[in-house]
Amino acid sequence: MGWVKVRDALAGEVGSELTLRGWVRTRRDSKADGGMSFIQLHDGTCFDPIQVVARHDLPNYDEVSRLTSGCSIEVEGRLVESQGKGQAVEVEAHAVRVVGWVQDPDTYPVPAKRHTFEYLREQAHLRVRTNTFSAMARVRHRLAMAIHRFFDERDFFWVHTPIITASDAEGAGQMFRVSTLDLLNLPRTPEGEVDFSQDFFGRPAYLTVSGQLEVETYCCAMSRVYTFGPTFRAENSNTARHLAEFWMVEPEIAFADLADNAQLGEDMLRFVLDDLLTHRADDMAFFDLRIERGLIDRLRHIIETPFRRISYTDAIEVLRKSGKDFEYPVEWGRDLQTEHERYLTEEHFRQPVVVTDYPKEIKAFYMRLNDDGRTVAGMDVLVPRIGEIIGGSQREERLDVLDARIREMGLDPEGYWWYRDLRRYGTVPHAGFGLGFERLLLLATGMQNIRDVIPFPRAPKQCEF
RNA sequence: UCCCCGAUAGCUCAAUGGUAGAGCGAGCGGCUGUUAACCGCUAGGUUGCUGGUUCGAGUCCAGCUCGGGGAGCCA
Repeated sequence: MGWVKVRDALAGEVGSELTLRGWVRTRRDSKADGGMSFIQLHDGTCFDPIQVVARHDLPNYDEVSRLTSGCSIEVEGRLVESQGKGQAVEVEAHAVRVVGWVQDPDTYPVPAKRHTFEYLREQAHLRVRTNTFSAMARVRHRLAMAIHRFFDERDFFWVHTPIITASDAEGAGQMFRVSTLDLLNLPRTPEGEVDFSQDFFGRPAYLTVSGQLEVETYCCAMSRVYTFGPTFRAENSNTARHLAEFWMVEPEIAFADLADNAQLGEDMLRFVLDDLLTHRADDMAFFDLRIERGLIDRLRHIIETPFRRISYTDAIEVLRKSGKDFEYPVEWGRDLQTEHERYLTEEHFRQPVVVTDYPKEIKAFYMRLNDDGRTVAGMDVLVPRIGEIIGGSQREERLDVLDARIREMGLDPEGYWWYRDLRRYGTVPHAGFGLGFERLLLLATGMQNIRDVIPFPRAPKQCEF
């Protein structure tokens, strides 16, 4: 007899014999009919546990009556219509085998009771046994698969860009160093500097902060590509929206401009959120009920309403005319602050907003210079509550303009020789963006802290698991 | 990194500078086709760490560690 998943058992044929394996969520006893226990069993395959009815005449009923939250068991039984309320079907057990006991129920870290997310972060190895985190695991998987499906259906190729990079000036933040040198006995050059020629790669190396530069090379041959992998930032950020290790989705499209790019980002968000609501309705109902009331309606609104497009220059005007007393000044040339983004997307437009064409001084060197000479073809997609969820641009495809921009930023064009080669050999207009996957999960689930949407969060002073 | 708040039972929190408590969870019993069950009983504590003030510190002071909220950096 095969092992049936709880998800399939709940939808199974009444009268069928089956074997279930999983973990006890709760056990309740009744003295009716000589005594019986009701076991809520889950195996992670769906939100709802299945009810197992174990009667007193089971040979090991003394064991069954000692089962506690967290015990692992194997159940053989028959799927029957439930006599009680709360579930359509249940399993009448012929046999219950205890696979693993909980050694000390009194100190089991995640009994079936309310826990704070702060506490569960300290029990990251066990928190996935709770409703919220198992739902999160399924939603995270579904969204990741939806992203792959979205791109696959549109002839994008998934490119595995490197995790380790030697580019130390991608302009996207502080980097983690990768080295095999002995920190207690560093080799030195005659000048007293660290001699990286003796390091593993013969030069300084780091964990990637973005796969963009590498994926552009594939874009300029494969036309439509994307990366989806881990990304690392060594900033000392202590917020509910930042991680030191997070996952980023970075599509790159050839023969495309900023408008194509914005449309791609909008289409992708709409596709994956719709897919999620359709295929993980059970988990999303939970998030809607217990995490953020009205979540599903808000996601539907995002799916059904075209995103607003506004230039940075116009956005500045909106902010100036808002009458709001912002903590940070609103002035053309300054980057939008969190309070500005929130006003635009939560109060003024009340929907996702694509802000485009930023002053060149506040954006990266690779963004395409607009004809006005003072703005670049960059874009940020802002969403309520989260802020920036996507950042992207049309890339500068003109070699002379690119070189000038690199020098303006105080960087050395030689360090980008292979990136510049793309502009020397058959250059094309192209564009792309980066989507913070965990920020998408915040949006999709209503969770407040980004450390609760990734299995094992890495943040300053947080690397226990 | 900056500002604010916090750390007491397995968890969530009380406790005027003077005998450390409750709810939940756990264990035992009662009741019940149970399902946020309900009723009774029981166990459970080096009050984050180090030092200081005091006759006396969970409580006041200083430093440190860790956590939370906000901001910056950024996805």
